[in-house]
Amino acid sequence: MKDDVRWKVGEVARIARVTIRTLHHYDEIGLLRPSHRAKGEYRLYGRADLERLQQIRLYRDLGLPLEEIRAVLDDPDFDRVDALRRHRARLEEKRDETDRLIKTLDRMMQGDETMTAEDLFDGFDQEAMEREAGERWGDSPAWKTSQQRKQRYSKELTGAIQAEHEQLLRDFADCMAAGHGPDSAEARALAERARLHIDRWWYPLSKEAHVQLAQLYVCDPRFEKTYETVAEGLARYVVDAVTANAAA
Amino acid sequence: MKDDVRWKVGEVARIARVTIRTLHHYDEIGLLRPSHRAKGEYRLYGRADLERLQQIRLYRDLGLPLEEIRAVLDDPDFDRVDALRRHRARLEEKRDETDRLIKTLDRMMQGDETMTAEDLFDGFDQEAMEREAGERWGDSPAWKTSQQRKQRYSKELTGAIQAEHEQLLRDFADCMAAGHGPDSAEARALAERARLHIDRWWYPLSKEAHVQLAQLYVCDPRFEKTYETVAEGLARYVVDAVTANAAA
DNA sequence: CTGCGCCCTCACGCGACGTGAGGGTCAAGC
DNA sequence: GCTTGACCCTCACGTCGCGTGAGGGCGCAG
Repeated sequence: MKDDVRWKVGEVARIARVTIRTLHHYDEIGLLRPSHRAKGEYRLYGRADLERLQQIRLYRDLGLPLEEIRAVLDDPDFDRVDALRRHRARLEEKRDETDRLIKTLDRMMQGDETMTAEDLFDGFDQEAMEREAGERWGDSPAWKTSQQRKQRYSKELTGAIQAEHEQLLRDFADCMAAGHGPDSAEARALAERARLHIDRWWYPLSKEAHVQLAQLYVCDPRFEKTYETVAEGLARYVVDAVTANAAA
Repeated sequence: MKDDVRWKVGEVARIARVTIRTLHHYDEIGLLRPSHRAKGEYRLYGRADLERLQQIRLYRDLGLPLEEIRAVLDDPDFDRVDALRRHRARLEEKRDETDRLIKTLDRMMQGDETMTAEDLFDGFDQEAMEREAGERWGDSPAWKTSQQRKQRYSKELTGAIQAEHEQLLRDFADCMAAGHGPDSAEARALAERARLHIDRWWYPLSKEAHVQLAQLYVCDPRFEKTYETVAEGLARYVVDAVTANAAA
């Protein structure tokens, strides 16, 4: 396909299964600017525009706000192939969640009386993607607890807690580098250490909640960046270890 | 589990993975009213409330607006098991879509240069669920065309078109009752007849667009009702026939 | 009684578009 | 050139579904 093919807004809307208004909006906010304009100010999109739109849709489907999507895509460090790889991983998780949800519905249809309240919602994901633990959980008991505890800690203790957390990350990286799988006893022990760390210093954290928290690491690219700076693939590794620990 | 267990709003939020604010909102709009109130006006939810919330989440995840969800759930004809069955079918479709999207990403990551613009978005679903063909497509060329054509038809002709459409539905039902699978030549021929019917009398309709239109039948319970009135399972059957026809 | 976790109502505000008004552009046909 | 139909533009009000914070009450343990 030739690189100089251009599509008008209606064609793009149809191809990408979005509305024309959406494309107008994305242009307005600078998220997706058409690379060309025809006479009469018609928007004309090129191949690269479509590929950017694909990335936008992927992130948006994950629940990221548009402004954040823009920040991510405009980041000089943005690696398109890496992003696709991470999206792929997340899609596989969503597929697994769908499987679980199907099983939940099957049990409902069979009139399974043993289902607990939690069973009713097995397979449903957390409502909106948690963007920043602090920012997003601002009104949650967990955050309030952690803030209140934090206020009681001296600077020295806070520093020690931070150091302990960083040590945990390095231990995870070492464990990964040593070739232990995320579901190995070693990795799971580290995941449990991580959970207890949070539980002790910040707020009560069940294994289940730990899984949900850990999933931040692959949902929000900037959040994940913290982990990937320590070691490549660490975020994914930690999530898997935490998940394995919760399943044990 | 005992039927008299009650949950406070925070517990429900955690179990169902929604926010407390969401539950407040649903109470306000009459979508999900807690069955009890404690002293101090604390909301207390029972088991039936949780099951209704499950249904709400299922429909909401499909993209139905809340007001419509309420209309559906409050409909005297609402059949919970039937709804679960339809949800299950839709979830399987979503899983298949996810598979296709994963394949799309795989091709991207391999640097497949033969991908067309349409290939880039294979597996992405239509943005928002089409609610009513007329209502939802109000600003689309297809609807405008159909409205303009309609204005040119006499009452008699409109009646004849309507009769032709109803005959089509009956033919579909007969075909299904005769045991022909939705991908049989018979069913596919009917799907093509349906497409041409719309194409001739209302607006141009490609096979692909026909698939998307047909998916309305399983997404919107009230829309689907029209088909199910003719024969049980007809909506699903027609969607499958249309899909098979488009794939041929 | 105090402190902490959780709950209430009230209400402003936001993100992501939906919708319609009013008008222009493009291409085919007469 | 004119007409028609499909498609495009900008502008802007409005909607939906909550997010967020203010200000205050409730339940329980110490």
